[in-house]
Amino acid sequence: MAKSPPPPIVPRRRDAEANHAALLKAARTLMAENGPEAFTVSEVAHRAGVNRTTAYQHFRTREDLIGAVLAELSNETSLMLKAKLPRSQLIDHMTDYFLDHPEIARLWMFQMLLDIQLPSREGWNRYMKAMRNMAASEQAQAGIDPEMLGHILVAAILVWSLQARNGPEGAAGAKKASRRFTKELKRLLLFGAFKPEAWPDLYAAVRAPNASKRNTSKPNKPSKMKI
Amino acid sequence: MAKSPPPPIVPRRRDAEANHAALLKAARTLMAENGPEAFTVSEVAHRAGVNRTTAYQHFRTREDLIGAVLAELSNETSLMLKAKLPRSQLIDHMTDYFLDHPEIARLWMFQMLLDIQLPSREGWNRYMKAMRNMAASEQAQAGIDPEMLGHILVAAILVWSLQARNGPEGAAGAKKASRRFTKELKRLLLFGAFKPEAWPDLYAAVRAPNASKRNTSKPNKPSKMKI
DNA sequence: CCAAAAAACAACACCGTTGTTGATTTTGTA
DNA sequence: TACAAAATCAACAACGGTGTTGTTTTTTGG
Repeated sequence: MAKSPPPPIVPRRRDAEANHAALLKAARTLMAENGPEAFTVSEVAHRAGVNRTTAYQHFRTREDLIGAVLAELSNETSLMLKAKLPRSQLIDHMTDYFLDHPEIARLWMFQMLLDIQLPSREGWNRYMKAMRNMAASEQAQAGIDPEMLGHILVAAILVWSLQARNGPEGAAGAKKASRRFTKELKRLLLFGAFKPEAWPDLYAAVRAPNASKRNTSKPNKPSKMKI
Repeated sequence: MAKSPPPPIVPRRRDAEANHAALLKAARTLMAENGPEAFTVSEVAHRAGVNRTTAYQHFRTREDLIGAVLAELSNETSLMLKAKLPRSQLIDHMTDYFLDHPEIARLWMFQMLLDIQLPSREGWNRYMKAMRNMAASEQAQAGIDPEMLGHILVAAILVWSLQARNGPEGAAGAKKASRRFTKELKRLLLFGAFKPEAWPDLYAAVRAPNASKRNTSKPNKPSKMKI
C-alpha cells in the first residue's frame, strides 16, 4: 500500500518478444508462400526456431496467429500509402515497395482473391481519394474515370511485382526489368498507346459513351486524321 | 474369328461420363474458390452429387483430379486466346470472358501467385507476339514497350474481373461497372491520363530514358497540347 | 431375364494436425 | 543463491483427411 511507484520494469527473462516476432515473421512468410491458410503451426514454429508448444503460448490458436499477421500487414501497408513523396516518384516508389516486400504483395493478392476483402479499406479509400483529386486537377486530362484508372494502376503494379522475378534473369534482373515496366507505365499515362485516328471505333466508344452525349471536346477530331 | 466388325459400341450403363464431368466441374469451382489446393475429395464428391468412393473410381488420387482440372483449364484459355475478333472488341471481349468465367480468372490468378507458372505458356507467347505486332504497326504510337504494355493490360483486366463483383451493386452491377472499366482502359490507351506539359519529370524519364538518347519523335510535342 | 458396368455403402488403416496438460529445464534478475 | 518467467518436452485425445477393400445395389444392353 505504501509503494507509490509500481515498478514498470517488465521482467523479460528469456526473450519472449523476439520469439513472438520470429513467429509472426515465419507465419507471414509461409502465408505469403502458399496462401494465408496453407500452413501448419509446426511449420511456423520450426521456421521460427521455436518449439511448437511455445507457439501456442504466444497465440492461443492458429486463427489468432493468422489474425495477428493480417493486422500487422494492414498497418504496414497503411503506413506505405501514407508516405508523402514527390508525385513523379509515386509509380517507382510503389513498384519498388512491392518488389522489395514480395510477401506483402503476395498476401495482398491472396486477400484480394479470397476476398476476405482488401486489407485496410482506409488505405484503399485514401488511394482512391488521391486518384479523384489528381483527375480533377489541372495536371490531368479531361474525362478521366478516377476509380477505374485507380483499379488499372494498382492491378498493374501489384501483378507486375509478382511477375518481375520470373524473368530470364530471375530476381537479379527484377530491378532492371522493373525500370522498364515503370517507364512504360509512365509513357502510357502520358501519351497512351494507340494513335486515335487509327482506332475510330475505340475513339467513338470513349468520346460518345452511351447515348450520344453532348458534343464536348470536338467530335470531329478523328475524322481528319489519317492512320 | 468370324466376326469382322468388333462392335465399337462402348457399354455405358450408368452415366459414367456425366459423373466424370460433374466431378471436374465441382473440383474446378472449389479450387477457384479457395485456391487449387484447398479442397477435399469429400467436398468435391458432395457438390457433384456423387459418393466419395465414386470419385476415387474416376481419379486415382486427389492430385490426379487437380491435374485434370488444370489441364482442362489450360485448353480453354488457349481456345479463348485463339479467337479472332475485330481488334476494337478485344478489350471488351477479354473483360467479358473473365467476367463470365470467374473460376477461370481466379484459377489463373492463383496459378500466377503460387507460380507453378502461367498456365499455357503457348497462349502467353501468342499474346505477347500480338502485342509486339501491334506495337510495330502503324496504328500504335512510337516507343512502346510491348511486353510491358502486355503485362499492364492483362494484369488490369484479370484483377478487374475479380473485383468487379465487389462493387456496391454486387454481381448485378458487374456488367455495367465493367463497361465503365473498359471505357477508361480504352481512353487510357488512346490518350493517356496526364498532361505531359504538367509532368516534365515524367516526360523526361520517358523520353530520355537512361543516357540522353537521340531526340527522335519530336521532343516538343507535349508543349503545344492543351486538353 | 441375365450379365456386367457403374455407383453406393460401410468399414478400415494410416497419417498429420490441432489444442491441451503436466512435468522439466533454462536463464535472467533480485 | 533463490525465484519466477519463459521455453522445452513428451504424451495424449479428438478430429478429419486420404486411399483401400469388399460387399451390395442399381441400371441397362443383349
